[in-house]
Amino acid sequence: MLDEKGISKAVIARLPRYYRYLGELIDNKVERISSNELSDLMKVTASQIRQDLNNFGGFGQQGYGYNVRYLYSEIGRILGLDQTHNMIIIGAGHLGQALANYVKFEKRGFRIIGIFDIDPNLKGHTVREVKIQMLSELPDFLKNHKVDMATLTIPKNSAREVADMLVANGVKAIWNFAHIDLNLVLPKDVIVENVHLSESLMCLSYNLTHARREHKDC
Amino acid sequence: MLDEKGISKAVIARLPRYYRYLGELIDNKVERISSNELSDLMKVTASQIRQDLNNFGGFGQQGYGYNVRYLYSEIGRILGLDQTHNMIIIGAGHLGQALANYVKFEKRGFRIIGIFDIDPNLKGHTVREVKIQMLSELPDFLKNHKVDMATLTIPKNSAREVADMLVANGVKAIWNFAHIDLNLVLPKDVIVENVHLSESLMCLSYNLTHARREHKDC
DNA sequence: TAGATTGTTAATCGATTAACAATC
DNA sequence: TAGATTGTTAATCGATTAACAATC
Repeated sequence: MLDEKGISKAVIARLPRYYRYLGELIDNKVERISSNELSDLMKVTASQIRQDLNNFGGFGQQGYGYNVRYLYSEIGRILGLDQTHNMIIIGAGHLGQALANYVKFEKRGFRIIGIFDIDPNLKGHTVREVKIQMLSELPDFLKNHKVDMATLTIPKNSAREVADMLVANGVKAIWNFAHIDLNLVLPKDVIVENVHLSESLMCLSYNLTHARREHKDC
Repeated sequence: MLDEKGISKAVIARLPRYYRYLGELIDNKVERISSNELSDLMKVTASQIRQDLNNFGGFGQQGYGYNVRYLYSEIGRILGLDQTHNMIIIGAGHLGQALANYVKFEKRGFRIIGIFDIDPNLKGHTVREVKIQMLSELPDFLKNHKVDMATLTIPKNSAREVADMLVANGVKAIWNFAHIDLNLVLPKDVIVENVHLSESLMCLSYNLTHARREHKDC
């Protein structure tokens, strides 16, 4: 097993897509696939597939291709999906509840162990058997539970303060839906994945406004 | 005004972020800014900022920098935010409602004119003054309204069928939250922006699992 | 005018694609 | 063994950064 360092983020960003297609191939009872066949399916070059995978070691076999189940599980392992991640959600609005209700996360090892909000009206309500707690209870909660990642579905203006508090209490990974680049304001060793939905919508708007012959997504 | 063709998607993807920072500068009453100051703020090189902007023409002035309000409005125009886009949402679950409730979209010209679902229990319910309609009413609706974009917050297995129906009725842009690459199955002239939240979460998981000295987001 | 900063060209860097020897 | 297909090196392409002349 190679040491997986210095791998470009472009490669990492493609792994989940490989993983998804391989999962579908398993559902379709496909046992093996060549880089060329996968290339046809996913509309990327076979060269890129082989290069990407070889960043992590040789998962294929000359003359045969790749065993679908094996490659699927290896990519899952690389992505850390073989481990259980305890997750909390801060912000129990529609977006927070949408994420909490997404059954598949649980299957991938993302276990929601707490949901927090500031709205007293939500107190005691339950989302997928997890009770909504008040944000004020969060510091205590963090001291008594192992929390691997926190999802922030709260407004921009409170995001930084909450993030600082999370970090002060040892949280090392944040899935951030607030419109602020938390990675720029938090310590470097805290991992931040920003999801800026409005920026995605603006890309769509750009492409619609400048509609060309052949459209490339952005 | 230059013709805005052949601009790389990397550049386009950065525009919304410039737009966001410029909006904050306006809020902070900043009137002008140099590429160097903006570079400090956003943690990108000044060179990249100038290169990016010059794809669309010269918005700055030598010896002065950029006028914040002017640059903001120009980027807004480039992104198509000066126009009103009529949007419908298919899927009135938590995610659909989260998007429908996001006030800022309205401010940016994205007007939600319809919300659709298959769940009869939701019939007649209202989200931000828009009545939830049954999916079966959608074809008629499309014939009678100008719909610029459709947001798909429905499960993967029905996404393709619904997308085909939308396209058959003239919809040219889809904001897709279902776990399927609709761009690969729809006609090339239909613009698709895929948002795959689970893939974003997997990137976070990867970075957490392989936490290194200095983390680059993916 | 002098100083500042853009617009733009040139240099560098990194990512993608092509090619093919290795090997199952 | 022969055919197929990977793993990997080399070539190409595109994106980022550096440099500086133009100019406000």
